[in-house]
Amino acid sequence: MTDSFFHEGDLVGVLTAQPLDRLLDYKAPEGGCHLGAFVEVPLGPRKVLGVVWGAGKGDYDRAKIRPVIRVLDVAPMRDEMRVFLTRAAEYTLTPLTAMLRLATRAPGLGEAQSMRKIYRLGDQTPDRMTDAREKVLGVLRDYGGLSFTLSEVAEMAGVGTSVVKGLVKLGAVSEEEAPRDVPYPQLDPDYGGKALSTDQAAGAETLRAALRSDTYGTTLLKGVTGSGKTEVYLEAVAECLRMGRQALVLLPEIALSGEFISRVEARFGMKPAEWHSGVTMTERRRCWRMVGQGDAQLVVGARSALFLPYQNLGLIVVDEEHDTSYKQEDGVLYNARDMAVLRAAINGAQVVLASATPSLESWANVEAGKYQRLELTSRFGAAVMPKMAAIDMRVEDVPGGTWVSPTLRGAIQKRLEKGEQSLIFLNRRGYAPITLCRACGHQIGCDHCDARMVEHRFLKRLMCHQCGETKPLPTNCPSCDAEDRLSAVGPGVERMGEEVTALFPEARIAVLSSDLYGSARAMKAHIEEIAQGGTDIIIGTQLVAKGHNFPLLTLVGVIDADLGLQGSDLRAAERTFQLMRQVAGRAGRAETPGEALLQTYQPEHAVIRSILAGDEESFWAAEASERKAAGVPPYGRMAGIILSSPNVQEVFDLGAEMARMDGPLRQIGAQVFGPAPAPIARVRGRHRVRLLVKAEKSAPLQQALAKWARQFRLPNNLRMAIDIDPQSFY
DNA sequence: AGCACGCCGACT
DNA sequence: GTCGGCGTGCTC
Repeated sequence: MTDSFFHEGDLVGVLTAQPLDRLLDYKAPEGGCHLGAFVEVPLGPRKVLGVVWGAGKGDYDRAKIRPVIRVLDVAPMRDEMRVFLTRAAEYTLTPLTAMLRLATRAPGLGEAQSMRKIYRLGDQTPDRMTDAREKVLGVLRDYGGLSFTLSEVAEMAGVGTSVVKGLVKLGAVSEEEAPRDVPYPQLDPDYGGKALSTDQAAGAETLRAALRSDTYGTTLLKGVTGSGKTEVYLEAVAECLRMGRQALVLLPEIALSGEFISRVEARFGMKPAEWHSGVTMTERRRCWRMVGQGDAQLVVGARSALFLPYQNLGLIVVDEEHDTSYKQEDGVLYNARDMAVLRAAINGAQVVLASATPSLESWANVEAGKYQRLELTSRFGAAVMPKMAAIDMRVEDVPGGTWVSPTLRGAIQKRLEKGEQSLIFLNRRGYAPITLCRACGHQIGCDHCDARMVEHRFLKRLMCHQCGETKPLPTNCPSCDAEDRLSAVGPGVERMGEEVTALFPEARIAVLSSDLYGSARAMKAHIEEIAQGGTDIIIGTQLVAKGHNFPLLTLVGVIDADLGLQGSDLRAAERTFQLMRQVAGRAGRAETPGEALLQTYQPEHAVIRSILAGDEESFWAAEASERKAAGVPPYGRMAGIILSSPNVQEVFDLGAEMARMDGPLRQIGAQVFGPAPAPIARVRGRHRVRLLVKAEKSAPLQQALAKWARQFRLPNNLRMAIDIDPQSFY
């Protein structure tokens, strides 16, 4: 109950963001405090942030209990948020304190609100009027409701700041102190609504109706690239705004946020609040505070935006819901898509999961009747899905050290002649994945990880894609010291650039890879230029598959369609299917029909065949029945346990002990596999061992895992991470 | 997480 | 003899 109040001196239980996984008792401060209040408390010699989580337990030495220092000047945490953090902590087996840390990731929460001076129209009229003064007063009259800083007023009036100051002295302009963090401008749900296709209009109405129900519900919004999903879910956002509730749109990639914010501005007249790692500290603080006091109606952000203190959250949109970057892979291991559903269920809010290629999890939830399904079938305008075909590399004549087949080469040539764009897709950054010594066979690896160093010719260095470490390319083999015998083996996008330049010396060619740009801004500008037609042939990594528009593109050539199918990862098929469909969807967005060609050594592979057939339903159905038979997600539950330590012996010893003492898991019918070296057995000098736990869908997996893990004492320096619903497991 | 306490090696 | 390495333990 939000109205519960603690009087001065009452014992309160405070949750801090410190890694002490329990509540600490304090005495309520002078003036008392409410449940949920953000407070500053003494902890040892320090002062830390905390939240009043309930009454104190009173099981701690009374004499040692200290009082809360003060209640912070921010909106108290709502009941729903406490429930959300608690449930999320239970689900992910994360300490509650770590969840609170996610929810308080804003700078300067503890500080008093920083103030600034603002200027409004005063009540006096100056005795002597001048042109400059008239301009200032005119500006203030025109924007009566708003407040501006000194420099803003001066700039808008086109005068110096001294004029404004003079008017303040005369009382014609008033000067006030106001908090620096100001509300976000009102969004107008009826500002820029576009004409929707019949399909879109029907979809929008379904979502609006769901919003109006004022209850929890999840809708899978499926539509091929170019079908206008964004317009449809923006109508749901509009309805949410009309109802006076807050909305959140999650994007998988910050690089997409700029384009999206422009669309929001076009639709609602103003920019929304933005929350992701690229946002400045001051803006983050403002966002956190304004969301908390209901003065931000729409937040566009990365997964961590789920942990903002919404006052009245009515809608969460998860765009590109299948995207693997929604799964946090370091720190707290959570899947933002699942947490969005949890948060919405607690808040009585709606969720829209948007994707052209939904995850099997969401597909299964639709089948099970848990989610509603909404499908946009037609691509907007005249465009249709591209024609897809395989290029059988077993019969193509491809010289060693090159990767473009004659067939693909011919297709590109045709586009060049017609003045159309081609995209060559290879999901491999750098120049070459392997640097091999021709004298002794040594492959250059990372010193801190069990991974090969990838040559990046653009950077003139070798790079480890695990830890990011780079080193210069040596001239002599580090193993046998042979001189000039090192050679690049295998293709990366940079090397494709070389090959394509040799094949088509006249063409304008651009290589798109995240590491070729100093900043996200520079990359965005370049992508924009390319989309306008500044390039004939684009060579890119999966970066190009994610939502960028290339209207002039009519051909997509996939260099190695088999790449994602290697390894025994459970989701390999699903990922390859999604990636290939997404990449193919880049072609033929405008009026010209597109073509997608997949170079493959196994054209008869079931996944390749279903990609070509474009028969998603049968692909999903086949994939589902295979997973059902194997009892794996989404039809069974899994957890991954990663043990890591600089000491190899210790991780293997503990891993073996854990596998042996599996009583608590056997009690719920779960099985343990492993220990085995993790996919990358050593990262940043830490050895990693992995165990996998598999259980029935209905088994109480978390409780069993917690009980199991409690049995073991971790040696110093050994870390255990439990990953519920891991994305990848070998 | 920080920070203090404390028990062993190499220096003025 | 002390300075300081980081293992261990505590914080309401």
